[in-house]
Amino acid sequence: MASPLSPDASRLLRDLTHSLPMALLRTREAVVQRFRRVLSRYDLTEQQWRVLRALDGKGGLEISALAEQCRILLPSMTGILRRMEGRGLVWREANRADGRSMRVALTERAQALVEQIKPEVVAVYAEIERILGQEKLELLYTLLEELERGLAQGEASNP
Amino acid sequence: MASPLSPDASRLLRDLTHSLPMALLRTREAVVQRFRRVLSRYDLTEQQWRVLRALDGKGGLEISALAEQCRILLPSMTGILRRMEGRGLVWREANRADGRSMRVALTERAQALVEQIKPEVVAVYAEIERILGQEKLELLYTLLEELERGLAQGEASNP
DNA sequence: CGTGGATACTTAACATGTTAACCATCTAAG
DNA sequence: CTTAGATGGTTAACATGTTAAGTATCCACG
Repeated sequence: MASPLSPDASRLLRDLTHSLPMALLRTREAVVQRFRRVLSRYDLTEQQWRVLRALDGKGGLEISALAEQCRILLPSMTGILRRMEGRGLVWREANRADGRSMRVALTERAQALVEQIKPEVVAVYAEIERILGQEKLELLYTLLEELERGLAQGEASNP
Repeated sequence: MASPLSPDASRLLRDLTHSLPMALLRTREAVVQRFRRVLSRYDLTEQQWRVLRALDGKGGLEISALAEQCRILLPSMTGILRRMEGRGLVWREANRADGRSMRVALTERAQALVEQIKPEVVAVYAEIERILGQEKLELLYTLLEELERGLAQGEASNP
């Protein structure tokens, strides 16, 4: 029945616990949990913080651009912005030049909130750097981005 | 108003696009998308595939153990197993020794399905290894696991 | 000027993530 | 024995992820 995989295939198909998607998930989970500890005290989700960070310092962004930077799909972004607007964290205005698009920007209250939270987030980053060391951390960033670019590359050929 | 961050803090607080959670998310997104292409043809989500992989080759697992290995929280696992049971992929039996716990196992149909899908998944892993190279890939695994362990470590002190 | 195809969202429907509360055991301590 | 707390799962409520469909513009071309 189950024809066994070749030795090479067995090597590639790691134990679930050590598969690449799982490794990325587990590490991200561990990292994000540290940030969540901070953000939950401000009733913010990780995604809402991404939106705050992306808009911080900018006059405003089109929703598509914001969604792309935050890596949040547009349908999710619709709900996130609706809730954040309800809390007075963002506001939007129609783009006069293009009736389809919207610009979103932080309210003053949100800007103040970002400034308040930033130092706590920085502290988390400092802890992470302390754990892994600056050099290894940079290496990790490099590998992650190289793999991401490589995968995006082969994207065009297998649509 | 916004007191500027120290130079060190500015270094730690990277541009959102290059922050660690984002880098992990983006890379994982790119990786998982490749697997999803395969799995969607079998009407499987990434999480359902994790359950299949975790149960594959084992006689059965308690739901808690399964959830931990898959890194899926118990409330999510409840729904996932309900749907998979409805499709005849898993079955469960009460644990005679402990009336609280349940054991889940793959049906024969699910085992056959796993064997059918494995080669396609292996092909994705091969592509990933081709992109990054075996050496860098191993290095990436090492760094991810080291960071995860380091973060789990400091967990006990900051509960 | 009109029309077909792109573009920027939004809605809808379903699956999962996240937290808190709940329920039925089980376990240990009195 | 029994009762308080721990454990294994589920339910509930809400936020987000994922895919497909819908809506209102915009744009290029005839």
